[in-house]
Amino acid sequence: MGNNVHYLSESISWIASDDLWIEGSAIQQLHATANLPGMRRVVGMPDLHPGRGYPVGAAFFSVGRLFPALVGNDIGCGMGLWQTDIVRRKYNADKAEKRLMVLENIADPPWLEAHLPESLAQHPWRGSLGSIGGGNHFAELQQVECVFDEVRFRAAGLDAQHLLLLTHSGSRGLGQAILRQHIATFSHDGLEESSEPARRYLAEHNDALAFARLNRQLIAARLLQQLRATGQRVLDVTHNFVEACAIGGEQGWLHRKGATPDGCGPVVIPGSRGDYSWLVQPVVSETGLHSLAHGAGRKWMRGECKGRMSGKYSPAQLARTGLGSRVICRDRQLIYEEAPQAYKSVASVVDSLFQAGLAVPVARLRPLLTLKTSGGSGA
DNA sequence: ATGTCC
Repeated sequence: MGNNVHYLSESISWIASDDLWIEGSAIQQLHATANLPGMRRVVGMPDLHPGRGYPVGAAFFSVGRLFPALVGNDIGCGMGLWQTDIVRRKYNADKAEKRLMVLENIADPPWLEAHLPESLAQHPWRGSLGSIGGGNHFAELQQVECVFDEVRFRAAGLDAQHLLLLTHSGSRGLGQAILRQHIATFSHDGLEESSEPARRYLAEHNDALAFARLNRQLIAARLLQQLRATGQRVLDVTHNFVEACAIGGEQGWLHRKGATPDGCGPVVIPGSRGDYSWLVQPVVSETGLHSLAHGAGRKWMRGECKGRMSGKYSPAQLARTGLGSRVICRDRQLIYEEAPQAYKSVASVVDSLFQAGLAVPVARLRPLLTLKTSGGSGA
């Protein structure tokens, strides 16, 4: 224990093995968040990277105040995993690619009407339910590459003979609207915990968590229907949210921004779209503020990706990965920003967690076909 | 990240 955990001070730490590179500016942002009023501890995950003012891939524990800006705009973003009935040996990549290629970006209104619960039928943001969105969001068919812990694997409801579907998305425009409105009134100062504005933010935040979870469910439903398949959800874990929590004997607020909770059973830590995803069992621990990494973490800033790669790779080349998987992404900018080269090796991230004693491996999942945005401007 | 800044 304590191995791979680096302390900048008593309140600032990050988790990384010796061979895992973490950008200095992300550590600086971690340092800045530690100075927020009431902040007790901040921990960077192995996928820590710079964000807009605050780092991504980190957990923050404060007492007396909570900070909506630390959760960010995509309130409720997370990972959902489905066990499908697609038989691994019968999977036809060409056929699956053809079917997902023609899937619209946004759900068909009549389809939505038939699939939405009554309570959301008139929701102002209902139109984005069932849509993946942009950035690092995706839906991906995977096959089980190897199982390290057969007991936990089966207990999770998983079976290696059928494909899995992983969805990564959030609350779309809803979360952004909630944060924008909050910042317009309260700036970045945070909220006194028992105040009326805090109560209101938490209510809106909780709605966004449910909205995002339903979004992942409807994304999976649309894809499975398009693939003539069915599936069972085996897990759904949020990595952008704030919750009441006791740390070090003190009651306070635990914010997670790109940090996966350790108390929700097994979780998926996805690599880039050309890398494996890992199913891991978290080890409950205050060392990492009850959190794990949520992905591989960016290596390159979005803005520099196209310049670094467009001379070497065409969009068509990036639609095929080193692991032999396929990527559907008709947004020419996004396909460079989300190329595997722009991300760290997921092995270095999960190894950092394993060596720190914060998680144990359950299974490694191989990507087959990733759907990102279908884009607006055509092929 | 985003019914996105025209």
